[in-house]
Amino acid sequence: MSDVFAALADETRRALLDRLFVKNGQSLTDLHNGMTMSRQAVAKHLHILETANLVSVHWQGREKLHYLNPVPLGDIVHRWVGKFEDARIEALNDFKQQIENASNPSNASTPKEKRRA
Amino acid sequence: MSDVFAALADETRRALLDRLFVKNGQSLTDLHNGMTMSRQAVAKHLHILETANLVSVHWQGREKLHYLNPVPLGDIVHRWVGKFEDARIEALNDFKQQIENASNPSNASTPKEKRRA
DNA sequence: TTGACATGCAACCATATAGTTGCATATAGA
DNA sequence: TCTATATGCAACTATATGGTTGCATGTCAA
Repeated sequence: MSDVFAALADETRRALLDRLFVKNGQSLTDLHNGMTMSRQAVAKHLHILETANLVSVHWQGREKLHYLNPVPLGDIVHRWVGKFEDARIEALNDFKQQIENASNPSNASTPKEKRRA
Repeated sequence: MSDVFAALADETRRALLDRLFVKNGQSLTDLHNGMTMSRQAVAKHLHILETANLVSVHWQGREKLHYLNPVPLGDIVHRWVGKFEDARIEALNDFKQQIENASNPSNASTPKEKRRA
């Protein structure tokens, strides 16, 4: 379900989605074209995207065409992020308040040593 | 920048964000409380969330309080996903069309052998 | 000042992940 | 039918990642 985030965590996979965004319905060879890594590596990434339901495939003869699956990208991500999003403005206020409340006597924001990094 | 997705990829980290959503401004000890893993493990996860700018911290004496940082969660994720989102309905139509176009003569959706998995 | 509490740093371990290479299989076309 | 093309499967490797433990440091409160 929510390995959507794991699928999106990789730069190569995001790049693949980008390429499909530009031109939908590409084969593995198409998508591999121009990439530095091996065809197999690309295939693995595509499998991960497929498993995460971000990409749908359709065989056409010996070619496996890849399509952006627009549903889960919006649904899952938005559903999860939206929850936080809802409280966004509110949180911004709370945030400011709490920081200010927390800063009582002296300097409460920087510890003595070692804890600055 | 976009290691936000990597940060969100881990279940434990999403759980930590959930806990901060319920009660903002918790210390490491607070957040570790009830978890099965070690305090250090939790601390590492919090560092990752901090680095990804999903959580802001504020020292108060010997306690390091953690706050949901509402900005990047909305911004980065939405910005990236939104791009695909914009073309969502359109893509749904394209998707259907392309699938149908692709299905020309016989059955173009299932290869002979071995390629079903 | 002294002990308890809250956190950080560092070394270490096991497994997951991203990548490679080699070979097998299926389709298209001459 | 034979060859080139498109993909899949499997074994293997290196590094990233999530987790542990031990110890050091800083702060609070008696």
